[in-house]
Amino acid sequence: MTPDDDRHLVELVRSAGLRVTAPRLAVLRALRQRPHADTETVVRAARVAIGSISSQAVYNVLAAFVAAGLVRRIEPMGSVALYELRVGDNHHHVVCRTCGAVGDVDCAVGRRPCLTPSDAHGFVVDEAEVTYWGVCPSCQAAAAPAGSARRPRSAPSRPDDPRSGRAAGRAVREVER
Amino acid sequence: MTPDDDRHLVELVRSAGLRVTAPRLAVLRALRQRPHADTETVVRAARVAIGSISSQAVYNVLAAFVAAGLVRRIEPMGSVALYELRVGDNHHHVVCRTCGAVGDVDCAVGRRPCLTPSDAHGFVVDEAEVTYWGVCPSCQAAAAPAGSARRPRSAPSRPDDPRSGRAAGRAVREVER
DNA sequence: CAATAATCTTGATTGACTCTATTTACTGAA
DNA sequence: TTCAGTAAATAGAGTCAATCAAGATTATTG
Repeated sequence: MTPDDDRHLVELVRSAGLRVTAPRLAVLRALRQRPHADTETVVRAARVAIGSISSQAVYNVLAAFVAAGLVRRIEPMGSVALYELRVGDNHHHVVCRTCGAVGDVDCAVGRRPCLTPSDAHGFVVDEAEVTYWGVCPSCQAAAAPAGSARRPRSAPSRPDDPRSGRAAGRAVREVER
Repeated sequence: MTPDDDRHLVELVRSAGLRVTAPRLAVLRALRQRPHADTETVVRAARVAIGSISSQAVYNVLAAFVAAGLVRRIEPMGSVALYELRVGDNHHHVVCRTCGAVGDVDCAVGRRPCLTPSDAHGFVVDEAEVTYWGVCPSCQAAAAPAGSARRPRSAPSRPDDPRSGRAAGRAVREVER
């Protein structure tokens, strides 16, 4: 949020051939604070930052950024779309089955197209998207023998397993890098 | 659709501890014909097969099958949920950026958890889900120098790239194994 | 500073999916 | 074979992320 950062963000937007507006800068700042934010989260953060912005504008801005390659959109199943600033390195994600927490994972094998399918049916493959599913540290703690640790808001076992349908509007937690 | 097949499907449903009903068998048959079908496709196929079924019933049946492990649900970004009968081998998928065609890809490295993230942030990972993105053979042909091949219904370039938002209700094409 | 497009706002609309209540019918036991 | 008991199907309203459309603003460029 320092002038320096702003200058950098302004430059980023401009270099993508897009006009620099308050809503756009606010969206970028929101994504910098929350590396895997859904639209609603960005809307709230942007409103705190610049007072007022329509959620439609946020949808527009995010779509424009994604089209320009400034922002990457991911969609872990059972979750609404999430947006992240880290682009260009084709990294992957770990998602917690219990609470939905998302973390970044570096590409395992070298650079983009880090994997080659055994038989691609003649497809020309240009990207391998990997999502690791598991349980995050704090949910592991919560599931451990009672009385040993603080627990996140959801119960043990897997009431929300995304494999069984759409997630119940759960908040996206972040995992520190 | 032969009696033999039916017997097998009946057994499949029953072995999952579920009651055997016409809608359920119809859903299984639909999925056998269309290995990566969305709900609407299943509904249509089932209606052809048994005359009448509510789409709600199809949602219920699919959810029950997924919960029972008889069916796997996938959600390539930009697509609605797709369902497939092939379960238990943690195979992956190739998706065409142009037309949305989906194909199966065998797990590249050994069996389930075929990949290990470099740094999982303390997550206990139990599954690695991989989606390959590219262009299918027929869309490649369509994009080739004019006059050389038949083309699918969508134009060249990438009007529907899922990375730019929700897909415009496009039909899911199948890719032969 | 004016011209012109891009961007933002407002408000309606879509469409996949969910929820609840009620009816139907599969299954095991009498 | 008949009869609960209960899983499953139907009907219909409701949810919510995301999209569309039209008019009002505003960032750029000369």
